Amino acid sequence: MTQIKEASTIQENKQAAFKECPVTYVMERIGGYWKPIILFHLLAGSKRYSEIKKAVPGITEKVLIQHLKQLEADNLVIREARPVVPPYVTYRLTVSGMGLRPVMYAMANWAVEDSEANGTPMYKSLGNFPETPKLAAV
Amino acid sequence: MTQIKEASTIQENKQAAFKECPVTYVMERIGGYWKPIILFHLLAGSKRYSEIKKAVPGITEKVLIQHLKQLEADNLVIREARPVVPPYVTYRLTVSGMGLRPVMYAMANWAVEDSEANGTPMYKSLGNFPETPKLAAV
DNA sequence: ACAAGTACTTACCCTAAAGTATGTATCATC
DNA sequence: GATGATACATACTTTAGGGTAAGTACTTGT
Repeated sequence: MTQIKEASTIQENKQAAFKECPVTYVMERIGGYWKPIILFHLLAGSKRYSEIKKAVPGITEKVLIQHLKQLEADNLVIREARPVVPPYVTYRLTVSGMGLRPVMYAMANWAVEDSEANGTPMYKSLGNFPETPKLAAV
Repeated sequence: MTQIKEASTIQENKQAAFKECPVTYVMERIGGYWKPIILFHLLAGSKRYSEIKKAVPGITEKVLIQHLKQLEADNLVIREARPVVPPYVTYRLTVSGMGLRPVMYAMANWAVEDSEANGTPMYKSLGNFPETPKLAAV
């Protein structure tokens, strides 16, 4: 176990929260701005690096690979590289990553409803939502 | 919400993504580490400031009120203050905030399953998942 | 010969977010 | 009259994340 200094009560508390709050668990793995967006675009299936880059406008290459590597290290995506030139690298979700589909779907769903409720509907439907979502009982 | 400079093309792209990707929409409102955790703890119903502070260990007071104010400004929580001494302030979810319940639930669900799949089960069940409080019309 | 495409890498900078610490108003009680 | 509780506020510092720009390796196309 990691040793913790007496003075750092916050880190201790964070540890406790991590063990008790499932949402904290999630945030530790897909927290931040970009990761959910990247994962969302991978729901449709494996994509080349360049495809992801196009699908996620606004992200810089540095930040993109940075997160892709992190997601790979966290066992959420799998990187597959064909030893060809020019490089052909694809990324796809692991089983664990696939498990996030309901999360993404719930998010997308809320975005539609909430933007409508705000009087500024931005997304007509979820017709273009990647593939069949398994609806978990809520 | 956010002010945008002309010259930055990435910001333009971010705008485009905002209009096309529902997950981006969500991230703009509850992105970051703390907000989902705070919202999760408010699912159970209205809580006093001090209660939230206890429920979300690891967060500093500064960051907590900062996010609470932001969430209030984004119409996700409602602040109610009784003019008494000592102060009695409660926070509760708006209808919009309540709409995030499926998102939270999906997250919590994934945390349980994923931690089990990892061989390090951290949360036995979702028995303690915040029940639906009386739905207040807002 | 040289540009173009692919999937990165590296170096440097800058800002926004978060952490630390202390202060404030009001009243109750000890 | 000092202390504690509550719900913040404010100043200051640090850190992590993100942005800009340029480079790399290797081959195909012109």
